[in-house]
Amino acid sequence: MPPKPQVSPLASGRTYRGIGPAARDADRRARLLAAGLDAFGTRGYPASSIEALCSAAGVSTRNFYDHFANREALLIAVYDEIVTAAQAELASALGAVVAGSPIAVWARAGIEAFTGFMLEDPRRARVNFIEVVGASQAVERHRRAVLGQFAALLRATVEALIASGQLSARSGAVKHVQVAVLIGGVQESITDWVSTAEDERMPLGDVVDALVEIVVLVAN
Amino acid sequence: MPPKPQVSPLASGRTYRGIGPAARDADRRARLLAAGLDAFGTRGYPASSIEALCSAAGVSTRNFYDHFANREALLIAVYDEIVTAAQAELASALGAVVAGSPIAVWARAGIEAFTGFMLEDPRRARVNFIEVVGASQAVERHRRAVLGQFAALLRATVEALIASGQLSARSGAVKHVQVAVLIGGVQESITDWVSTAEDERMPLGDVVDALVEIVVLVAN
DNA sequence: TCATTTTGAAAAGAAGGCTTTCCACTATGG
DNA sequence: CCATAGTGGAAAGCCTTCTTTTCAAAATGA
Repeated sequence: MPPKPQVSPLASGRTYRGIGPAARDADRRARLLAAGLDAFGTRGYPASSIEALCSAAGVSTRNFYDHFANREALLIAVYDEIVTAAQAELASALGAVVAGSPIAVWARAGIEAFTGFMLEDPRRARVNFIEVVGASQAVERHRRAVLGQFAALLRATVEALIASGQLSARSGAVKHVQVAVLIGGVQESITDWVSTAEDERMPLGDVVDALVEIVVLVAN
Repeated sequence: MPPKPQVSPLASGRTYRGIGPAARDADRRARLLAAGLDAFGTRGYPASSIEALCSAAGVSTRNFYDHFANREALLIAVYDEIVTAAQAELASALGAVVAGSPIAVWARAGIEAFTGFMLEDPRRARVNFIEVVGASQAVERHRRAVLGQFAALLRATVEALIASGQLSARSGAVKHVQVAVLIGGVQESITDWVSTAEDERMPLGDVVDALVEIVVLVAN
């Protein structure tokens, strides 16, 4: 049997619209990611069909499958993009804190950076805290793995703060649960905030202040 | 035009298999709820078709629509059943605490009752904390409403404890966030626990102890 | 025994999503 | 200007699911 009668895409790297084939492909991928963030973050994952995603991205359905195996893979990619950026923001904010600062400074830096990033574009919060949860078995497994990694990172920070005397030493179990409560507490606070009608929300600054106060109480 | 040519079900209350029509109907509903808890709590909501639910329940698809408008309605009913029972367990446990007890006693009673109920049957935890999240716009709205009610109930308890001097008074924003952190923290701790392989889990008692310790720290 | 109610199962039609294939059009290099 | 690579859009085939309807068999009351 003859090989594929059609030409395989990107076979010969020809420039189109002034950009090379790799850049064109990256462009389409980026547009799909943007459309995914928008659709998942506003209409929700179950209500976002591949067709709608593609037409929003200005990409043909054929090209969709060049980048993602299915809708689930796009959701995971969007999620990973948000998580990676959030962790970078967080690391940058924590890196700017001078060593030996009291716990309140660390807590405020981290919480402000994280909540700020998530709510700067509320679609991020919705995808991260709502749409990705239980979307499918594979997505849920991925989410738990990411969360476990994130928790390990926070535990390392907690260890460092204990070592520098800014945080009271606790048993392993308490440290583990402390981090889970921090993650879950921030998550629920943000979800509550975005799910509340705008005219009934308390100022975001008050939420951050309260979270910091709670962290400080637990730290002592 | 003539009325329905078919006989409407339950038109004449005739006994079948020894039980009356109302009991038969209640039976089917209960079996559907049980099958829903099982399917949603093990395979997950997106992977549970109505057909699979009905055959697991030993109920025909025709009867499914006598009780629920669609799959979403069954999920909400299963969720409500869990939430109602959990709140009853919680109220009962808190009601058994003698007035004026220190905060640690209140916290332990509530947290033990709630986590115990959810993990006594892990399918409850999965439905409550994973499957119901973002399942659809209507389900998510319902979930947030239920959570808002639950938070209000907890805030009332907090107020009572402040009034009796067991809990330090805080600003309104802090109280609000305290409750959100309690809800989110317990939720994430339970979700973490059920998502962890059995041989890697810490003893549940340690998690409860740590949660109580954290609540006490925040209370002072 | 017999007419009737109730049942589970299955069929059938409608709808929608997934994935591949096709196609007319545009941009490109020569 | 032309052959061709590459494009977005349309559509077709396939599948699954939802929801309604039908039907034969079982159970009931008289």
